[in-house]
Amino acid sequence: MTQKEIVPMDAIRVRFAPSPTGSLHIGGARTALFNWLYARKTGGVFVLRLEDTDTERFIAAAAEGIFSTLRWLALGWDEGPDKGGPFGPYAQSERKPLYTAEAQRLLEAGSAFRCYCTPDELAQHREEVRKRGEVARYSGRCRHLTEDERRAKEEQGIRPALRIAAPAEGTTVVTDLVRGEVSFDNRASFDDYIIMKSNGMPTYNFACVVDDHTMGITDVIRAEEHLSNTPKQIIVYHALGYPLPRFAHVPMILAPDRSKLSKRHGATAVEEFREQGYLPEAILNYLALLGWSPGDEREVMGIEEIVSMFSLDSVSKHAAIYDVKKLTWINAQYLSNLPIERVVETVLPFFQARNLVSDQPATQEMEYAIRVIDAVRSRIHTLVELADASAYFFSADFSYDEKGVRKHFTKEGVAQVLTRGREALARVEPFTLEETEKAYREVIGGMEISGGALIHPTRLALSGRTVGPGLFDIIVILGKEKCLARLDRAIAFVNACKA
RNA sequence: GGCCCCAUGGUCAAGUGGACUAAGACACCGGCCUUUCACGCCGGUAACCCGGGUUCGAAUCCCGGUGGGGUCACCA
Repeated sequence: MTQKEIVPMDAIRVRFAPSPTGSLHIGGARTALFNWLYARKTGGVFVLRLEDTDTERFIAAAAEGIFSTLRWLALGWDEGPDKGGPFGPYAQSERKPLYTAEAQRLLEAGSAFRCYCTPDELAQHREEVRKRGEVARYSGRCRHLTEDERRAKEEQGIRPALRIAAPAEGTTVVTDLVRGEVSFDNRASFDDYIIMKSNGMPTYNFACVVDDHTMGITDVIRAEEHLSNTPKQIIVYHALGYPLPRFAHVPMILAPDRSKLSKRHGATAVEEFREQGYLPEAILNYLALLGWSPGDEREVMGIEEIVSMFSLDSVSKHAAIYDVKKLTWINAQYLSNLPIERVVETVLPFFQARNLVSDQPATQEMEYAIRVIDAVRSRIHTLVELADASAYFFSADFSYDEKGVRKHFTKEGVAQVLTRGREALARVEPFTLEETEKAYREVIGGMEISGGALIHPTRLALSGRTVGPGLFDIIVILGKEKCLARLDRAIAFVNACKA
């Protein structure tokens, strides 16, 4: 390897730039993930920037919500609004002077002009043009205003917006890391669009360019919905004399009905998945597989493994429909294979919300919870299911499954069978898996009944359910005292039914 | 409607001119294991959008349709 080859190229800098108008949805999370993966893979820097130039749609709590969701996903950033960095501030609302100055440069160079049309006028114009079946584009009426005309407008108190003087012919080519070269017909693709609103705030296509350049962003990785914005932005790059970054437009994530993701599609916010008991590891793993593949048969992969395999040129070009079923399967894989401590840690809040475990559990209480979790975790898919399937270990306050009652508590002689089981368990010492099972097998043999004839009613008596971990696991975890009490209760229940 | 992108089973996907009688995963269906449900294991159903080219040969390259998606705001 020559000296030249080992000199690092300029560090990669990527950014995720959410708008604080709502919560982080899975599409945004996937974009953040790809940026993060690319930064980790290349040893680059991951920047978080807040695109909060829309004062109308701004939601005060949204930014903090997005930050905390990203943190929960463990997609940490190197520079951002909360922690600063050498290219701050990282919220667009705090960068107004920059946009104003750059817009001024454009104005002076004749690459931008003031527009005094009101939103109403523009909307009306669009309407008329569309009625005629023509393409609605800005008329250009303010592009060549004389000094006098402009002064007259100013005197009327009209605050102008700023428009870019865009080329009306030729083509603009976007070189994209995932799509190759995409060329746009300038005339048909955009017009003299607004770069500064009359309230002094920049619009997206302007602020984005100024920030990406001034923040030293080398690779703009974003969703495909921005592909058709890119030629417009390139116009600004050229007008301002900025060099172009590399662009990579990753495929969109669509709802199961093939439409763009929105609230009406059920859970789409990462927070909702969190509440439903999905692990961040599983969500990240699933999202990585949406639009990207390691190229072989691997599916369940830790984040480090994903980082090591990740590459933008193995990102697919077509949109992906997200499938909760597969996410759920991956989640189940993590729940049954992750170190038990990790599962315990994540499920604890779900247990506490159901008052299964106290807020400050003592060592003994935790040890019990761990045994329960370990017994249950391989047969559930989410933390919510895990908590539900564990409830009877913590509380005897449950009713019997109806079908189970019909099937196992109505048979002739059940009370007798349960009583014999109870007596056997009462005598077992030590109360271990082997000994309890041995005792039960003896009852089964002695009564000349099938194993199920004792086992099924006992399961129902102890848990209220017909499904769950192995019966003797349940018995041993619960302990002798609780088992006897629950069997007594069940025997009484069966007798009461008969009467 | 203009512009742009995309197109392998229901879904995610491998595939970059011959190894394709098209991998793997989820889901679904069967079987095994088991005291139950899961897990696990074994097996099955199911796809190259259509039409033209190019080529000895096309899922793969080209063109045209069709379909889906995105975008056309003083939203981002």
